[in-house]
Amino acid sequence: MCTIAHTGTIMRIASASDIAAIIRGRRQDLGLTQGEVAQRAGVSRRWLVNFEASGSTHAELGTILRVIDALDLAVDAHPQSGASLAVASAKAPADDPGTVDLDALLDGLRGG
Amino acid sequence: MCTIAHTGTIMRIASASDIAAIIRGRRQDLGLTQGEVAQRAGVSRRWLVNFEASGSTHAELGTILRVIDALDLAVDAHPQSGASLAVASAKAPADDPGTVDLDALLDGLRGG
DNA sequence: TGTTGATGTAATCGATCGATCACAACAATG
DNA sequence: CATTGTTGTGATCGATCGATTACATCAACA
Repeated sequence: MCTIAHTGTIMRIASASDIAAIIRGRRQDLGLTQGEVAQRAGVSRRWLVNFEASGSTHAELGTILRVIDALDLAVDAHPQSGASLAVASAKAPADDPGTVDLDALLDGLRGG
Repeated sequence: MCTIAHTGTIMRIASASDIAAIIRGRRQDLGLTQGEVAQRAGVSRRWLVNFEASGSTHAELGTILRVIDALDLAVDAHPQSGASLAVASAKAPADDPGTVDLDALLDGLRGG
């Protein structure tokens, strides 16, 4: 299968700012204006301007989902540590040292 | 390659309900209680109970992100339709033949 | 210079969030 | 039956959301 690999650009979402950057980058790649995307997504241009700029963590899920959809983006979730994800290998895991401990912690809680 | 397929647990996020299901499933896979996860994520158990049950689209991004993180989940975004709307023609206006009819494409996708 | 287009900004307003505390339902266990 | 643990619920409260409308800035262009 590996259909996912064909898309090419895969971006890790770890914070609101990440989503903001992804949205803005994607919009620009598509050559769309903020007004265009806002209308497509059914959100106010004001919101898009704000979110692209600051990526507020208080933004509502539904609003973001609509924009994601309007930009023809797909979002996937998967276990972070236990798996060696080749797709995300573009970025070195060294960026997230803390996640390793968390995994061990969770595992310990589970098995005892 | 398709190393990603080995995880077996890649879930597409297309709606708030999807996230709710992912969170609940992941939590149970980890053998954690709602209280455990809530405390880890720094959210109220009340919120987790509600969100797992209904997956409200009004949930705030930051809250969800904290839970996602507490559950050791990774989230990735990538272009959905495989359209090669490419960075190559990004600079060119809509007049450029190199650009895909994203407008029509998106409209079709959204409008149904 | 004047026009067009994209982007960023302000003030306000109804609606909803998420936190908190206590309790009820339910299962499992002794 | 009594206890323990997990989950779901109610009511309330401060804080924030997102929409709206109009204007300012900046760049491109004839």
